[in-house]
Amino acid sequence: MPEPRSRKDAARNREAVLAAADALFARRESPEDVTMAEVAAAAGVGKGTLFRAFGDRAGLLRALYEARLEPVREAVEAGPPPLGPATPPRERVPALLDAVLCFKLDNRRLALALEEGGGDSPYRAEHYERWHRMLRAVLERIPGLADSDFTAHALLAATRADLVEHLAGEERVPRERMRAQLAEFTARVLACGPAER
Amino acid sequence: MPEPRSRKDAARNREAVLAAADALFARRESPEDVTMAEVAAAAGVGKGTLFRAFGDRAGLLRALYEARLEPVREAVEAGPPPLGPATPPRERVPALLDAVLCFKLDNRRLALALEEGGGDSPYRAEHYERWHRMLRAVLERIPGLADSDFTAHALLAATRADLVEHLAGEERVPRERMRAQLAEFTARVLACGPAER
DNA sequence: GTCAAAGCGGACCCAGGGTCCGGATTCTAT
DNA sequence: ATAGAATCCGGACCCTGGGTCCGCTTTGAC
Repeated sequence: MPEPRSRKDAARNREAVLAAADALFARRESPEDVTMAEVAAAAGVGKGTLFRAFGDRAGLLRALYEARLEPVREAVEAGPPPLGPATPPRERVPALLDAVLCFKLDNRRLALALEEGGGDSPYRAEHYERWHRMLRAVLERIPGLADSDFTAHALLAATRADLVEHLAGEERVPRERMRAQLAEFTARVLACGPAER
Repeated sequence: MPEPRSRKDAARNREAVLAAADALFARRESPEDVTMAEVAAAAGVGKGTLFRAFGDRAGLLRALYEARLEPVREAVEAGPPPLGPATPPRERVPALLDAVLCFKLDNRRLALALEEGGGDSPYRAEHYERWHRMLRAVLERIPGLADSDFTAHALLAATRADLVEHLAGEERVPRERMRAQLAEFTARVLACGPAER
């Protein structure tokens, strides 16, 4: 019925572009110097096609990001513990943060490009909002923890793409160590009763 | 003496540029759309002059930032408690973070422009390194606190310019409330003995 | 007063994101 | 099968904005 399926070539080109962009971002040192023209060329496609399919640079990044994020999202929304919804809050919070960290470690360049590339802040991005709402909701169910809204922001800030990139790239912190550090930090934040001032 | 003092007009122009840029960044919604040509025009100066004085856009931002930061830096390095060096660590950490937060609240646009504007990560910036080294050193003197390096990064991440901007601008969180939230969060991180896992 | 060095400023260059339109491709109706 | 309309393709083109250049002016030392 009026399901306007896109044309075969359009779909094929879309995939080609995604693959090419993926490869380019992975290969290049800084996401800054992957140019749109380059992506188009690598995909064997004209710039017009590229921009029609994704709107603008940010759109392309978002599409790539969402595609990569899909499995994680699924695991969080309907998967088994410790990520899934059946997990008790105190275990789920560190699991969520660990998942975010691992995702950013596995997609360093891409996350970097998306988070700091766009002119407007990453905090308006739809995927950030999703993570934040989720984390906030879980934190809320932990008794004696005030300000779950701010706490969620602050915890997520510890997994910012450029921080991860700096630690992994510049300071050569190995993956497992970083995960342990984040886990320890998270544990501290969640520890004991109401913080005394 | 071979002290090559800069020419009178050069110095005057430098000041004019700083003042003009300051005003522009404060007035404009997003730092992105303050153009260098605009700054030059507002200062009544040619682009050539602007670029010779500051090197490039990042240089101008840095100069502005350092100028604004100077008093805070002084207070931290040689001032009275609770910011100065004579303060016991457990009090000084929250004081330092509060100072950073207040600074960013008072210079939202500027901090935003500097932190996310430049192509390279903010973590290479000299001023970030200074804050991090300082915070790290103070944290190290708190017993039972592992990973002061990562902890310093994570705590500073909670004061990132774009997060502050988002909370203050988008979510309309009042200044005092944000300070309280950060203080509470910090207290949690520093609370009680070694975190148990 | 003279002269070299430093400074000035706006015309100019260039990269890169985004647009456009003539021609090719695909889908649908007959 | 085929005509015709809708859609898509792609590279030439535009435009903004950071950064450079060079002939002219100002400064300050002798």
